[in-house]
Amino acid sequence: MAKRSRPQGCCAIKVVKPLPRARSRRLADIFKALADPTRLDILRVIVTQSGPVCACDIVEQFDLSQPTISHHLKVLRDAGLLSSRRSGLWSIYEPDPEGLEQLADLPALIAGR
Amino acid sequence: MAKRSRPQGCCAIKVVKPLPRARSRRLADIFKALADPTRLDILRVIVTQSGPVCACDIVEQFDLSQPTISHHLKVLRDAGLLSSRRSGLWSIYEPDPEGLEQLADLPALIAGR
DNA sequence: ACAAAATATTGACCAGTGTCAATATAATCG
DNA sequence: CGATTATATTGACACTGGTCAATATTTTGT
Repeated sequence: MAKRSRPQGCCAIKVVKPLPRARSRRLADIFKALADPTRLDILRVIVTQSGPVCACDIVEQFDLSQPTISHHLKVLRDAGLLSSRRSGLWSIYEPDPEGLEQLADLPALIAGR
Repeated sequence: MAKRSRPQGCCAIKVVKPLPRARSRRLADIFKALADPTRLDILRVIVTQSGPVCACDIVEQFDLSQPTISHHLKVLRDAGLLSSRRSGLWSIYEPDPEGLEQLADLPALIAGR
C-alpha cells in the first residue's frame, strides 16, 4: 500500500477482472506454443501451404531430429493452432482456423474489448 | 525424405523463408512475455487504465510478492510491451504502442504477409 | 508373416523460468 | 545525516521445456 502522496497520474487505478482460469490457461498454451522460434517457423510453413502437409515434409525443412519436430507439431496441435489426421503411413497437418482466430482477437482481448 | 508415394494433397510443399534471426528472437520474447497468465493479467491491467500506473498499484492488485511483480514488469518492458520511467520514488509504467502493434500484425505475419 | 517406412513415445540432459526471502538501491522527509 | 518508503537485484529452489538417441507403434508392400 502506498504511504506517500502519489505523483501526478498515478493513483486510483481501475480494477480489471482477471481472465477466467480456463481461458487464461488456453491463452498461455497458445503463447507458449508460439514462443519457440522453430515452432513459429513450422506454423508459418504450414499456414503458407495451399493444402495439408505431411510431417515428413516438415522434418525435411528443418535441421532438427524427427522426434523433435514431432514434439513441436504436437505442441502446436495441443494449443489448437493445428489439426492433424492419419492417412496411411502419414500424419497430415493443417492450420486450425479456430485457433488462429484467437490470435486475431488478441489485441482486443488485451485492450479489454 | 519420403520413400513411398504420397497420399493425396501431401507433397511438393512451398518453401517458406524462415524469419530473420533478430526478428524471430524479438517475437519469441514477446510470446514468452505473454505466456505467463500473471503477466498477461498485468499487461491487461496497465493497458486498461486511461493513464500511466505506478508499480505499487500493480503489486496491490496481485497476491504475489513485490520482487515477483517487479520481475514480471521487467520482462514485459524488455519485450517492448511496456515502457517505464522514474518519477521520484515511483516507477511509472505504461503501454508501449510499438510493442502492442507487433501483436496486431501477428496474423498477417503468420499467414505470410 | 516379415521387412520397411513414417510417425510417436520415452528417458535423459541441460538451459531456462516463476517464485520468494533477503538484501541492495534510490529517493524523500525531517 | 538517519529513518522511511518504493523499487530493483540477488540467490536459491523447484519446475518446465527443447533436444537427441533409442525404442515403440502403426501401416504398407511383398
